[in-house]
Amino acid sequence: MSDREASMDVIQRELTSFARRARQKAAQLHPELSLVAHSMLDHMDKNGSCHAADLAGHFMLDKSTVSRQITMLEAEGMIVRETDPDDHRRQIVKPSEKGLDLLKGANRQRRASFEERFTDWDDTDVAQLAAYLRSYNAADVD
Amino acid sequence: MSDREASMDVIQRELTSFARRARQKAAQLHPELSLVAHSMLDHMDKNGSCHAADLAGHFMLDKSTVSRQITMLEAEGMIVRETDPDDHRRQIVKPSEKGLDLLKGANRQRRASFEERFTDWDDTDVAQLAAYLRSYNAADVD
DNA sequence: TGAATATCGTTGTATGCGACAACTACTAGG
DNA sequence: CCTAGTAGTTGTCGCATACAACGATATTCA
Repeated sequence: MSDREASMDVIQRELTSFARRARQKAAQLHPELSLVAHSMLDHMDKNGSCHAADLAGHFMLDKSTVSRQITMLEAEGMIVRETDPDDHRRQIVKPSEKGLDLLKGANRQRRASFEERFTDWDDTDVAQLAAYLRSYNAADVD
Repeated sequence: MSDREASMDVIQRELTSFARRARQKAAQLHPELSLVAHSMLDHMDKNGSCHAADLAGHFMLDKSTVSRQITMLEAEGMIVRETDPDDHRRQIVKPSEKGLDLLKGANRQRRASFEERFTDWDDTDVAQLAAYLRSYNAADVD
């Protein structure tokens, strides 16, 4: 196996390892906002209001999954839903005040937890890793 | 938010994105060997024979989860289990011939799929990303 | 040595995420 | 209008996981 292949093995293994732990951590960090729910709320926040279909497309999830997630988010008062006046089939979803607050708090905790494991890294390395990951996922055409 | 914080945000988001897709991909790539099962088989292979508790520790999974996973793996003939002669509470698990064959095949496919998304990367970058991830997960003490 | 304690693995039960398919409500194009 | 197509909901299923209770075995120490 070439060095390059060995590196790719490591990447796969380590990414998988992360994947296995991410949900767990999110649950510990902010039990009231699951990893999925958090991602969706985050996306709504970053992209302004959007439709359920947008979320499904962006996260590559079935619309039924998204539907249930946003139903829960709404039940907990994290988001606001309204029918799109331009197309009554669609709805516009966006974070509520409460949702935004929770998101902010969760992001703060998340960042703190990240800060912990990046203490030994200098800014260049952090930026470089971010760039790599972005590039890696961008190649994720499916 | 500082650049460093922004980078950590990206890292979190991209890693999460990877997490969300990994299982799906593994299922597409080799339907007969789920992501979890594959990781476990891989670990057994890389570390020689081991106990269920080792797997639980390494993957940060509950022992019940591991127990069910290896029960399935055994039912499908991928692994062999025997009671540890030194401690009758434990069992020693290791890949069977069939398991090793499947693992090899799965690894080949996996590598091919990886190769695809790393085509534009030079060897240095691949190695650097691998190093970053290893370092990241190593800090993952929990 | 024998009782208390700890460890390894299994099993019962519950939860959460996700998929697929069937359905309703609405829209758009002949 | 009627026929397609699209957005979202709901029913049902499977999988991975956690936690708790348990049986069997090991270990420790009074």
